[in-house]
Amino acid sequence: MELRHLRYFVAVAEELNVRQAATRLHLSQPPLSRQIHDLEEEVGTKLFVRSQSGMRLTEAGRTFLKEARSILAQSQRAVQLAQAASRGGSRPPRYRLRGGRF
Amino acid sequence: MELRHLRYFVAVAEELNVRQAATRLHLSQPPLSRQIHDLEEEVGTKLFVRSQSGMRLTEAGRTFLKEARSILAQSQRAVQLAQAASRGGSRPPRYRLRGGRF
DNA sequence: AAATCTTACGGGTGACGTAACGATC
DNA sequence: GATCGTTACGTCACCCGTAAGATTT
Repeated sequence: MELRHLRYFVAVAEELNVRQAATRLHLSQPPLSRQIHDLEEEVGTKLFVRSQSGMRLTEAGRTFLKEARSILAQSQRAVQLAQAASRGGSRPPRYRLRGGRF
Repeated sequence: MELRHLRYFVAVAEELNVRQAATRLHLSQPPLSRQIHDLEEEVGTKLFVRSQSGMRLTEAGRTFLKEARSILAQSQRAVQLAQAASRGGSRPPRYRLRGGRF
């Protein structure tokens, strides 16, 4: 499982329509459909109920959606925090160092 | 950025030695070294200080390590929760439905 | 037939392994 | 020279796009 699977999954879960999700991801339907299928295999359960006029989330899908969003958000945060750490020197900013010259 | 990068990064951060990390990941050194480099590019900062006798984490690296571990743990949890949701029917277990026949 | 998701099939990017290199002790 | 990490280069997997299929309204 890779973050790509989570990004794709969230898009489909939000659109409830593979074609629209694919468009939003600048992707074509078949690869997206495939990746969702692969994800379901790896997770070990169906995340969607396929039906005409789109897809519906299963209970497992709803649970997984919350987690996936959280993971993606944390991934972005991880990058930002690392950048901040590299710039700010370190640790949550303290407004002035005791005895600091500036 | 993909989970692969985080898995690789955590391994190197724990071993502080690319060769050992590569062995642990059943991988050879060069691709691992490359992926770490790619990750640093994507994050936008050096995560390690290269030196003889291994590598040392930068401040950004230490920050990123915490996040990476958390993300990987949450990924595993996401799968487990989805599986549980699919088995358990749904939702945090309620011991009996009010008025339910069972 | 129009819309949906899926399966089939080829092509290209990129992750990997082997080999060669550079640097430090 | 032994042991690090890195660069170079060829191979193979796999992700993607196009085309064709199955199903439902």
